[in-house]
Amino acid sequence: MNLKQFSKTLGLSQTTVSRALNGYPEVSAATRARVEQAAQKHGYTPNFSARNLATGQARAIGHVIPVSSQYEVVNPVFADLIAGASTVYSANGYELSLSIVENANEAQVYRDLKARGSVAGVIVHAPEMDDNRVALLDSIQLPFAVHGRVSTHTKPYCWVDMNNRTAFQRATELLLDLGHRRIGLINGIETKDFAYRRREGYSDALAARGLPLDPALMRSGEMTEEAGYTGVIEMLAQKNPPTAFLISSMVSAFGARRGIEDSGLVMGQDISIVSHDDELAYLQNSGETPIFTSTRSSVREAGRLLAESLIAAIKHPNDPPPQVLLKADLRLGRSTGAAPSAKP
Amino acid sequence: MNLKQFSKTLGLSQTTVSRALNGYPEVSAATRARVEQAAQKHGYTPNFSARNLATGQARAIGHVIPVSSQYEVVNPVFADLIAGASTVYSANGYELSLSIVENANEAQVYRDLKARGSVAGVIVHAPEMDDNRVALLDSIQLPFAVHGRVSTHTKPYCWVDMNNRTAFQRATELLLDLGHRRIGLINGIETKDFAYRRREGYSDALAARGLPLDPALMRSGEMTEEAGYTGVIEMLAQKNPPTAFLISSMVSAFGARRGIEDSGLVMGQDISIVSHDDELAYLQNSGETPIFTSTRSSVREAGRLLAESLIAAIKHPNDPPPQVLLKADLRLGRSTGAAPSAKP
DNA sequence: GCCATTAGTCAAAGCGCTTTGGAAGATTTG
DNA sequence: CAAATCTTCCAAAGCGCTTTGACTAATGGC
Repeated sequence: MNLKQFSKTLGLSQTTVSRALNGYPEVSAATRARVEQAAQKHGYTPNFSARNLATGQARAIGHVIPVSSQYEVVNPVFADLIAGASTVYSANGYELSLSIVENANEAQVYRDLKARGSVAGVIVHAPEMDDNRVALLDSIQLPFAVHGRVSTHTKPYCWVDMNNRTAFQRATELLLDLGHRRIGLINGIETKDFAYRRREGYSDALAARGLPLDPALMRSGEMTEEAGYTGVIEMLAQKNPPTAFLISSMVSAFGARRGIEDSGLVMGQDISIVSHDDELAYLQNSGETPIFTSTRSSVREAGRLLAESLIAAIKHPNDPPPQVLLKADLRLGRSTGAAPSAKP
Repeated sequence: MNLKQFSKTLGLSQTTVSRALNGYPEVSAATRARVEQAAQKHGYTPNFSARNLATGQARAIGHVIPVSSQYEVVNPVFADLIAGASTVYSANGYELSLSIVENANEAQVYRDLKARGSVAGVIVHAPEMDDNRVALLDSIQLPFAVHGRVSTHTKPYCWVDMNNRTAFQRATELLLDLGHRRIGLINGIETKDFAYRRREGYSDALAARGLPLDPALMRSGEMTEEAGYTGVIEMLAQKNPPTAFLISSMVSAFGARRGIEDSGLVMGQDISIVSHDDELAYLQNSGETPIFTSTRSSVREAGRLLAESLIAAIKHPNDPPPQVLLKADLRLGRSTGAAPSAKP
């Protein structure tokens, strides 16, 4: 069923039907109702390719997910982020086009998306500190929204981020207040902007108390369960081991917990942990008292906001780009306690 | 840059350029090389919407991911599956269109995708035992490939699945051989085909040894970390607790491990665990000796095979539909040992 | 040397939609 | 009551591509 046939059924012209369906004012309320009902009944839906071609703009948003060839890990937060964004897209009649791309080829993918006209805009995932994608997208005039920020980019652009730095600063302060003096950091890949900011928060908090930054207490890498485990095992094996850990992801936090237990220690007693919690649905850190003390910020919510921001930016290209800063909660759980040496 | 301009640059007609780029034989090798080079140089890429409209077929595959409104969990295996499929799509010039949909609306989404012509085919995720989507897709003639099977569907259709039943049967037998007599099953939602089959494998193995099926030892639900934890805690609190668990997902297995430790027991000694392992990149069950004894089957590989199968089915609609059965490995790790009672 | 064949190229139609520029009918206005 | 203004609808152009059918030039067979 195409427009031609469908409008013939109704005894109307294609123009009128198209306008009725797309909410143009030049059509009477009665006609519109009739058209909409008939569309429902006959299951008429405009062909997307034809519409995109005619309007010159695809009703689709691209998510370009980078995968480092080195790690081959698809970060599990993407799934939740996309789930959040997806609800907004379908509410606004957009489709979601996903590309999983090796870091190296990313620039080309953006260019292709633009040239093929298959998306109206893109979400930029996991930006680097000095990400050149933002500049690229600006120059090829493909609307975008960044999940996170790019510290080195000065011109205003659309982003949704959490307060990574402040959240980790507060988390570190909490551990310091509990008497911990040697705090291990198990962080994401620190060329990524979020991880860089988190480390800044951590080191700022230490510096504010006059404590030195010890490279032996800092790990950076893909946030797997294994990374949390080995990070803990290795640091605890040092001569002057940490009494607490700050961890960038719940997945790794579960690994850290395993490491602590394998070391014959008790979490929240011998060793404290504060983790960041993206509120992934299958890795809930809940219960009356959560397992982990955590900085909390829903990545699904971030997805929703990103989608809304990008759609707004597409609709109103001349408005200043939307920017949203989410504030992570610091929630106490069972994984933190006074430092052993500070106890009576 | 569109085809008209581009072909003018070359002094050729649109026809010839189009044919050169799409590998038609009616064009000389010299001309083809010249066209391809120029396309590269000028960054010409055909507009997807126009191409799709002209061919009447979108170069895109739809992934429709169901989210139960009850649980709101996006299963983390989707991310890895899609990562696998994605490589095949880009190699074949397909885009990937993702829809996350509440179970209830799924049928409508398929109809819409067909009507809008925005995909050439779809991947069906997480099929139910008596899934009616397969029949629907057959009837609206939208090519598809199912990740898993639909036990109640008799006509041949395209699928990629692992041997859920046999794998879980073997896993149960292993535990039985180790002397375990009471084995808890922490399974996915058992209206889903994969979970149903796994339970069949479990109960078959018990029945073969003349052991009864105890409903008190069986849990079914979304495979979260929490589900593994509570499953273990609750079952261990029973008067006649199990000495081993069979678990449908690594995520839950990590939760189960936490439950065992919180109960003051030692995994692999007091309590054995066999888990299914989808080989998710961030939840590696590796090391010289893996943490968990597991049935192993890469979901990323399944994604690759699904994509290939679907593309084949689209290209050759009259061939018998591809069907692939993956055999899960049974890998010994540190989580299994002889049943306590069986020890000297 | 002439006709049949093949290789290489082209002009134009058509995919299904949106949108421009009018036109016809209904309504108001002076 | 004719002119002006809405309101409501329409015919046709155009979006950028693929593909059909035709045409020209080169090749081969006799």
